[in-house]
Amino acid sequence: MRFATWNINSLNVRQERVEQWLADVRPDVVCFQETKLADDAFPQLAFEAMGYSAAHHGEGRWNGVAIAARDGLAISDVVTNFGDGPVRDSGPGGAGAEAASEDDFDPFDEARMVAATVDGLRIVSLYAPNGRIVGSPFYTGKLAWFERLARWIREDADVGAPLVLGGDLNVAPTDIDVWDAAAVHGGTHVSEPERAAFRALMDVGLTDAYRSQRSEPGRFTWWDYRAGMFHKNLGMRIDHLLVSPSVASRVVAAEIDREARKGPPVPSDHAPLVIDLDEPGKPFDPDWDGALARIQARTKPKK
DNA sequence: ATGTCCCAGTCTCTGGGA
Repeated sequence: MRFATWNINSLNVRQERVEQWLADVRPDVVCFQETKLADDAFPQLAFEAMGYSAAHHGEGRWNGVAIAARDGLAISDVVTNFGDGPVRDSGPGGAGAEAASEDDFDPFDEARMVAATVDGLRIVSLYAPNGRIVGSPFYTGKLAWFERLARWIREDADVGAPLVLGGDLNVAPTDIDVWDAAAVHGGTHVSEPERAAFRALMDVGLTDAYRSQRSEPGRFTWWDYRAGMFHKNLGMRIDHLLVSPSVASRVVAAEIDREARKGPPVPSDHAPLVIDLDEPGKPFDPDWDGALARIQARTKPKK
């Protein structure tokens, strides 16, 4: 079984690219972030045409998360925003457009979390707040969002059952997950409180699936659009697939599809992260396995 | 290191966010 997470930085702009990638890699379940769509604008029909159903949670201009599952894998029990109620609409007439001011920033008024059960597995798609500047209200809100996530896992999820969290967590867990620890020192994504918030997710029983398979430094999921950062492989590993023990023991491969960060056409600033689970007793599927081989062939380490 | 990209509104440019 194949899982992926991908911050696509606008589904409107990236639709064709997402379709091509899904056709090539054929993940069973994908978590998307930054769809930047309202729910009624989500292209359900386009996903159906690709052989996927989807649960989307969006507010309009910003954020937006989704879970897509291959046909045959039923999606049920959808929960949004940690079950704490609706978020504000950032579209015309919505209040979310003003949420950028420091005074009323509230990460729980934004579409950053959707969970669903897919074929007996609990899946969560997450888009953590950026934080902007260490010590700012946006940073404080980011830490509060992580506390809410950890509490939701403890109280409302079952770590004793199959559970997969995929998302842009906007945290690089250790110094080997950034291109230059000195260059990013003092910024968000690498501060000790943010890293402690990430480790707290390990403390509630989750495993960083990529790191469990791959130990090398310098493998990133995000590179700034500016200044040729991607070309120079100056990035961070901030997108993650976190899994409960019964899933962790079945992970057999993990890869970042760096090729998907290349243009043209204009790519997202994030690359997809993919993991494969062993499935005892299931017939070997050469096409499916070939897709992983293609990802690995085109994902040469750079630096 | 702030060089790009995306979105909505003020709408062929601007400002905010990442």
